[in-house]
Amino acid sequence: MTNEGRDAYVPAQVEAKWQRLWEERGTNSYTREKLEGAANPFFNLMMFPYPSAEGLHVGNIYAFTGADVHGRYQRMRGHDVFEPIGFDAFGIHSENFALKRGIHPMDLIPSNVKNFTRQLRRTGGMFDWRHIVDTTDPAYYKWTQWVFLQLFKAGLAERKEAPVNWCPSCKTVLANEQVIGGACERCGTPVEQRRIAQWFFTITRYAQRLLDNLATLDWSDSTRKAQENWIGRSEGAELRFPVLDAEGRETGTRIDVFTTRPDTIFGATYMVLSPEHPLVDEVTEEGQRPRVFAYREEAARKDLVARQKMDKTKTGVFTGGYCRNPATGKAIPIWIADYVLMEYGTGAIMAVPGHDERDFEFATAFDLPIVRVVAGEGQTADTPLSEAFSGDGILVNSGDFDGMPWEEGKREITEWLADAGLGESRINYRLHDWCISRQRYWGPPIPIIHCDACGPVAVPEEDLPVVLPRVEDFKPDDSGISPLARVEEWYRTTCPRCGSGARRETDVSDTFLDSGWYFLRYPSTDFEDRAFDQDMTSKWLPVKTYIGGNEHAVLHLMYSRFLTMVLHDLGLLPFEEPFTRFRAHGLITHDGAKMSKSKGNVVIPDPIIEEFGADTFRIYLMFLGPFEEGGDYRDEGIQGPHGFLHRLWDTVLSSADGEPDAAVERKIHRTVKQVTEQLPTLQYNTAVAALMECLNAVRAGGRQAVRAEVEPLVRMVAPFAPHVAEELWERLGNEGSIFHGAEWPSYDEAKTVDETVKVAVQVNGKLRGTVDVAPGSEQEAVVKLAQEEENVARHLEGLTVRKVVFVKDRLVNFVVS
RNA sequence: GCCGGGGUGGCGGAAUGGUAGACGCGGCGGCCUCAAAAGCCGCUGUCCUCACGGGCAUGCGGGUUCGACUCCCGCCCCCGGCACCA
Repeated sequence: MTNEGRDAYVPAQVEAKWQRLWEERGTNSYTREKLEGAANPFFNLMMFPYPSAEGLHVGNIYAFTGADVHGRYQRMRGHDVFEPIGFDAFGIHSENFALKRGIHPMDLIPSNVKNFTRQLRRTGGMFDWRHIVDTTDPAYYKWTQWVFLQLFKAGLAERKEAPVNWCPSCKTVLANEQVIGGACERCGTPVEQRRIAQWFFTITRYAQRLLDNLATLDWSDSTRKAQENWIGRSEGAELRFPVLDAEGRETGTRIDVFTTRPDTIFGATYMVLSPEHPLVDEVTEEGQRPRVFAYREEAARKDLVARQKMDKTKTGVFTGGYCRNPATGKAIPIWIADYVLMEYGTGAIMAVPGHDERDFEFATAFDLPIVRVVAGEGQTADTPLSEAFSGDGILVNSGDFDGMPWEEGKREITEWLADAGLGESRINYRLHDWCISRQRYWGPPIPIIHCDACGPVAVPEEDLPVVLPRVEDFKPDDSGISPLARVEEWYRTTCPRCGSGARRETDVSDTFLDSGWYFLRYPSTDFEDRAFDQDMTSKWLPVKTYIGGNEHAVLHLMYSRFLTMVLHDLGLLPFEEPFTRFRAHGLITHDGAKMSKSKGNVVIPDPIIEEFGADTFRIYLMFLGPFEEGGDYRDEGIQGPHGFLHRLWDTVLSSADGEPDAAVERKIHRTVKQVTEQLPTLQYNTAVAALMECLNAVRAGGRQAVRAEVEPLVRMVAPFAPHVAEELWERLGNEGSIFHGAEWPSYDEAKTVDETVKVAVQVNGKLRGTVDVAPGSEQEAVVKLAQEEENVARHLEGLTVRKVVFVKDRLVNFVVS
């Protein structure tokens, strides 16, 4: 095939042309009227990027392309697809980077955003640039502050003192997930613990609903499971142990413990308090004080994560105090140990060394009594314990409950103790309240005013936004106090309630709050006087498809669900789950390894797009592996999709009028069927392969294609390679954009079937030949043909056919002996 | 330790229990071209055989089945997440 008389495919030209035309014609953007009037709305959301200075990386583009292919496909099916994009630009990463560079974030972020925008446009996503969101724009964070106020007014924002991870080098509070092995994830400095008063959203009140609703969501299983585990519901009982004085009399104080095994209470031979437990002082006997306090101080020096991750060897100190086991009536010693966490349950446990691995280890180390209270099969009350036994069994050494299966004992013992006023059944969650305070500069100020007379008072909504002042020296210092606390002219204000002198809250809020509601803002960015418009919101939300990384499977998605639920309960949203369908994309590796700067294997997209074009790059990314699993980026691999588009270009431009070849036509119908089935389920790699196969069939033997053969191909390629599809569509004589209407091709089921099918012929399960038959041929005819096949006949010679297995259109298997 | 996802040619990866390796990369040979870019044709799991054909092959070991990459049981390894959660 020659190129004579036709211009060659030059991706840069084609792509520049169509990006310009989309822009001019407003192909991908909605006016407010169009948003309001959309007949068939489809909100196609992808996780918005964090605009770092390095620019978009391949991982971003991979995710966005996968989402964009989906959006474009839905559009070609006739949906009004709204595909917005934005920038999640507040937060510690930007701030630290700005500090390192010596550029103010208010200068740095806009230039990053500009660069991201350029790159995003270049990749050919159908983003609606009229509806972008930038979390650092006062016009946006005004409403982030408004969201905070709605929770505050609903009593869901609480100020409480809490231990936090403190990085003495970054001079900042770290989230647990930012602490790796006891050290700051960014600088490696060992992390300490501090106590600071902070704002929390009481997400734990929603734990059960967040858990229950999971069943109703069309989400990746792995994501749902991650959420379930994070919520961590466990059923058990809260039991009360009376504290005893030196003479063995009850002091009136009781220690609450949470346990999932109330059935083992007869085996509780000691009690352990977390070092931070408020009753430590009270129960500690005079002579033990120095040791107990020393231990407590040591524990406080460790960060929260180290506390949990530390060595398996148990440490602890006896307080000298005792409490009464309410089941046995016996006095048991009270210890403190750092393996008991203040954050979980009640911060105190009844230790049952016979049936809990950790307690067993502790009891062994400190020579505390170990009693068996559950006997498994073949065991008795006296079978010695060489390790904690947590299996199934019946209760022993448990007074009246002896002989009872442990599951039943759980209920019975809880009931018994409840009747005695010593406990009740309880459900506990691992989920913690959401700490939204950040003692940093680069975030939206929390809209609260502290008044000596009135306490914390909400900033009146008409005074929003509380603008983050431009402060040249925003570096955090050792005080642990927010940088805004140094800006007196900013924080000095008057109380909105009583008018006396007051101070602004100087903490800013967590970036997860910015991203916890951004999807609500997108359709309503045309409204300046409300966070989200009621009509617009009920028209476009909840989000139809949300695509993003599994690294946000827990926090971002959980917080978004929580905020949506709260806003629903406040009567502000008609739905309580924001994302109908969520799919997590996989991870892109490079030469078999995760990309990282230290390995030097990071793929920079710009030069690739420059050399091969965005269309080729998009197809390659979608082709290199299953979208939900990721794949390996190999530099040479891009040649395949590159050649594919060149061949498509040549084939389309050299196509002639005429009737399609029958066999080719069938191939096309089969391809339309396959691709139509696979695009909605994100099986992009196999869909692309099918398109390649189809083009190969159209071109087989160097034949000239006819237009009816290439046209469906151009349409099917469009979601993957939108620019070249537009160009070819135009050159085929069509007016306007290929994405303008419902241009997705349809197929005829009857034409997906070939004239003949190859049937495999096996002898004893081994392939010995194939025969061509008409589809749907019956057993008798096929078997006859099969027996005549030369090679098959040889393998059957002299043998008795005992059985014939026949699968229509697939195979014949002769079972012989 | 727990939860999730994986292990298939030189490589990325395909395969409703029914011809394992689609599609693509890379490699080898050839064509077109002054040349390059793009393109075209053929071969390419492995071993035996000049060939026809045959043996062996989907992490390892068993099992179910006429037939297993696919289902069941028991292991090993890799990736991601969580981790003293009482």
